[in-house]
Amino acid sequence: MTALPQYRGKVGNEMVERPMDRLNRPGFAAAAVEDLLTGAERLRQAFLQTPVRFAARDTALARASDPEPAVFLLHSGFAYRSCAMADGRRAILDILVPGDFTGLDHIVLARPMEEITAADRLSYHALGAAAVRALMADPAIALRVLALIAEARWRGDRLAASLGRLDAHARICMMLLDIYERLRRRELINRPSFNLPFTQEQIADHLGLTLVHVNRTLRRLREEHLVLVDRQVVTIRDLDRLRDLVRELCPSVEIPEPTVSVEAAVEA
Amino acid sequence: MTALPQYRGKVGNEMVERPMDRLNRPGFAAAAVEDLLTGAERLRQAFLQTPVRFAARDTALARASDPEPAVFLLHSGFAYRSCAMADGRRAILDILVPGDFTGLDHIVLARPMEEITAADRLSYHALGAAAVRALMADPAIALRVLALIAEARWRGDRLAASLGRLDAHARICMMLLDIYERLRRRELINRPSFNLPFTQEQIADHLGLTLVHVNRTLRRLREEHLVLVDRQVVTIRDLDRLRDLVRELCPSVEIPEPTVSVEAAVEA
DNA sequence: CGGCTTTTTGATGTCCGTCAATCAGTGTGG
DNA sequence: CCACACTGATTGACGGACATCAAAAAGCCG
Repeated sequence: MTALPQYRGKVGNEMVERPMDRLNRPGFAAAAVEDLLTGAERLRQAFLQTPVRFAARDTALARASDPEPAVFLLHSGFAYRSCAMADGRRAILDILVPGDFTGLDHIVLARPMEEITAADRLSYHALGAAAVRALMADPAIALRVLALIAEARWRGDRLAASLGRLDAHARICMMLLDIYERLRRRELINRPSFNLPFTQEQIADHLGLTLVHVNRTLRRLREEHLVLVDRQVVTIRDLDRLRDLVRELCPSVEIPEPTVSVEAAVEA
Repeated sequence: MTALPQYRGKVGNEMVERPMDRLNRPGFAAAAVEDLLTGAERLRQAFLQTPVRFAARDTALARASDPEPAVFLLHSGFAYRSCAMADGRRAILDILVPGDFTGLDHIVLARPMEEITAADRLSYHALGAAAVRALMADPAIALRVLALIAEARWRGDRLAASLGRLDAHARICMMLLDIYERLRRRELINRPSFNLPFTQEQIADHLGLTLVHVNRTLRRLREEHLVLVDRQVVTIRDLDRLRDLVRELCPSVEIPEPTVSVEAAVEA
């Protein structure tokens, strides 16, 4: 019964300084960073002013048929974005952790093709697509929204590359390390162990495998003393080796998504 | 020697009216549509004022190491977005056709992980990320940029679902129909045949297969009288059957991306 | 305890990758 | 004009990673 990680957006103002050096990369204008930070804060505030909503496990926040979809900010619990294939199979396109925004596409795309579902008991904030669109009149917020979507897209690209070019072992390693890093960056965990409220079938749907093969691969990871996945608790046994292994696969891991610095600054 | 499809952005103003009814879906405010349309036009104009650039086959428009990346609007020819895996393998994440914008992530993400490469002789417009960021001060343009990224992400999601849950035959069908529909919507072709300047190895890298298996599957498609891919010319023999086949796989095909209406209006 | 979901493990098959060779098209230079 | 090299397409033989089918075990909950 590990407590669910809960997200608390701390509103510091030291955040304006710190990321500057970290984001001091060629081609990234200081003005843009400042905009991103103020935009992040304003967007967050807008969501925090909405009432907290709750969803039980396996209930949908947004359906493919929803007339007026919303944008969500997860507060606690995990969710996932999925789309159903015609033959009843399912593809889980994105895993969402506390602190994530999702549904931003709805600002411009009507009738999303995907569903957003709670993986366990979830608390979140919701704001209608129209409201967020109105907020975007603020250029800082517009830039922040753009950064959030771009980051989500970056994750999607990584997933596609992973599905296309890696085997089951590598895919699972990437996924687990990825989630670990995201939780850690948001300071939702500080040990290499966390609760992952997904069944092996859901993991399979995410990684393009079958639950049987996921199970076998998890056993192998356990035998290698790399990662232990028991029930829905993930324990990374050898973080360094896991990092090396994943780094060898996808070069992009060495370069974390740039907006992360903003994330960390705003959320830490 | 099929002539390369060339993209001519016609600048009509009848476009403000027509899509309104088409986009008259629940939850899509008329104001947003109007913004999207004016934003689309302004963004296009900004790019059209830059000189046309050219790139030879297999040259990179943007590299993963680029200090100040740019945003591109393709004018003629195909390109692709790819990322290299550590073992030398490659994943082609997106196929770009004339009229596509790409590199919009660079507005907020420094150091993209991906490369953009010309698949054949290419002509295009380029605008620095900072310049586009400045353009985004215009809310209409900001909304349009958001729509473009959201659409690209939608394509990425489809690819991921396809890689994870479909076999080689289905993946190739989806890809070919997809490209066909995109070219047709932009009125770059009017017959079910087009030039596709990709080697079978590149197709394999896009669909997570090997060139050998792509070859075999293409032969099967030919034998089924579904699609004929000879050299780099694609000829769809039975469009209806192909559509049915793809529709059976991914339900989202029935709902084309909403911004397409805007595309069609602006570009047709 | 009985019904449920989830995990685990075995046996068997298949889609697809790997290795390898041939063939066709294209360009290059002697 | 014809070797020659080179890239891309094609095909066969073989093996492996993963799917499918099936069943049992283990948690979980009323």
